[in-house]
Amino acid sequence: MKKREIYNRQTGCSVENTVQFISGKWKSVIMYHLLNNSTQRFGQLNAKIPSCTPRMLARQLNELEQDGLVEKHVYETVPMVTDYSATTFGQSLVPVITAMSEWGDKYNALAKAHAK
Amino acid sequence: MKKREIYNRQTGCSVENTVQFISGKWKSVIMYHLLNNSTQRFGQLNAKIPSCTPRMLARQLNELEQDGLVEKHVYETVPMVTDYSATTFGQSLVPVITAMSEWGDKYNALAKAHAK
DNA sequence: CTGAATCCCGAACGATACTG
DNA sequence: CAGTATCGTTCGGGATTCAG
Repeated sequence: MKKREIYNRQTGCSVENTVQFISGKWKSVIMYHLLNNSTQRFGQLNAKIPSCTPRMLARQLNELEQDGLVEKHVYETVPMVTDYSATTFGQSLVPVITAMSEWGDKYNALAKAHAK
Repeated sequence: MKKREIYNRQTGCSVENTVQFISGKWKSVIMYHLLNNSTQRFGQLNAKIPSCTPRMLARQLNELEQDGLVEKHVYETVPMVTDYSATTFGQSLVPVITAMSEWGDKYNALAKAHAK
């Protein structure tokens, strides 16, 4: 998988830089699961993100890999096994993903309280 | 501006919940500027996000308002003046936006170091 | 099991021009 | 100043099928 050049994407806005790497409907969710579980197989990720189709999972994983956030290890066994894990660069996103997760939790609590 | 129902969007995934609110190419950037400068006029925001067209800025602001993250105050003077500010709900995003901003800063430093 | 290939659609985005 | 109207384009994402 050819890597994208990731060092020429400054936008002059720090937030906008970050958006470029984690935009996409599933990227931050994928990173969340990878950062919380070290190594994950394709099927494991798929099971944890059921509303993401295998096609989309593969595509977003490819982009994350091209951006240097994720590493892929293929074992040419039968049946094939593939491991995904966050790179060091990817792990630097921990504060971002954590903040997003915590906000989503608070939102859940809010919504629940509002429902009853 | 009619509000969207924001309390029925739980997805079972905390990160995914958050993504729903700040997805969109400019929303997190807009929130960044609103959270750092309290009240901002349309033109001020536009000046700070030059690569966002007025049309897109208006649309994303509308969505943020419908989602309860942003408040809009219109002064029917001539010429017209409009103030935007983050609601309390919107301010709860501070940790998320801050984390994104800090990551973007680090990325900038990395990219700069890589360039030379 | 993993994930590429093809096809398709709607949403998101952008440029330009225009208005109260 | 603060947007809207219109139009066109691009891109993300889904369904299905197929392959190593």
